[in-house]
Amino acid sequence: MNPFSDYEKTDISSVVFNQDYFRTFEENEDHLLLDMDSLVQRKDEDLLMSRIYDSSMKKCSLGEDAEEVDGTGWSSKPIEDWCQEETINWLMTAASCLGQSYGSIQQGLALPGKDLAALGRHDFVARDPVYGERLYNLLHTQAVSSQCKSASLDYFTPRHGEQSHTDERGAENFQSLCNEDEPQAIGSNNASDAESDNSIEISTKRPPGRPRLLKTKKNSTSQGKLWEFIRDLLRNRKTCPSLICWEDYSQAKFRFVRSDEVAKLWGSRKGNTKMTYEKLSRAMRYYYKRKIFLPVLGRRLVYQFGPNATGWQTDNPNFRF
DNA sequence: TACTGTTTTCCTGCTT
DNA sequence: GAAGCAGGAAAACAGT
Repeated sequence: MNPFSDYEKTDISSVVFNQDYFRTFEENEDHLLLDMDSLVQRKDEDLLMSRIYDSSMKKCSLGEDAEEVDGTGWSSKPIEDWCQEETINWLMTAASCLGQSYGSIQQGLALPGKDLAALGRHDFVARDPVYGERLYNLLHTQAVSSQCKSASLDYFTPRHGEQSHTDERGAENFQSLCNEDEPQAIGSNNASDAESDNSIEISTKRPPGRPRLLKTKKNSTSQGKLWEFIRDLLRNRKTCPSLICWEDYSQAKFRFVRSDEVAKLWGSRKGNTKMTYEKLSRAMRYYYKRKIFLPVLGRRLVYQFGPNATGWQTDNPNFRF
């Protein structure tokens, strides 16, 4: 039964559900990362190059008190001298190099350079079981090979009177760094029992508004809208009813079972590790105006699809059979 | 480049 | 007191 049948007739068969999308979730349930970027077939090498260029050139800042850091500043100094933002810029570049979004990488590696350099291979893997090993290799190979590092940047940074895509060797060097599984040389600083604090603390009050992006620029592929994301969670047995469930399907009401996990999933999809249920719910409330969601008064964590939401219908709510 | 829509972030006040 | 809800304000980002 569609409580909004007066408004619309939705053809369920028209709803395409991407199983690959949720396979990633299944494989990383403890990780809770939905890496959409990894599911997008890269068109060609140029796309990868442009993504690396984007992230390398990007500036970022952490809060109003943080000094704005040049996106390539990390390339001209030893790892130990990197500030946290420069590490983040390096991570963005490394993520692009691995064909991933910055958000796919566990943010426990976003440390000041001296802390990062003190981490051993196992520390990297512990902080990011998925990409830690490769990031470690990439970092330390770069650390001992300034030639490769500069080659990569030379390639992506146009010089005066010169096209950026002229130094093919530089690109090859950088690509080979990205692809290699084993490091050619490892620094001597991998044995560390330093207790590094992997949390990013921003002690000063930030002004309202959205801070500058700390991730690679997204390509043109749409990531989908929040309400569609919620709808798809309800239509997938991997997430419904474990994370989100139908409260009253006949009235299109659903409930967040694990609101924080849903928020993390949404954040992962957007490459935003700081997403919380509070922020997600604010975005949900903005949909009230457009009648995509309707408020359910007196019920916590319960929302209702509105007349302008489409494609949420299912033959098997909560996958009972 | 300007504009618009969609988030994201922060906040205060209220309710459960 | 904690968690969640409601909504204003400001800002970033994406798409047109």
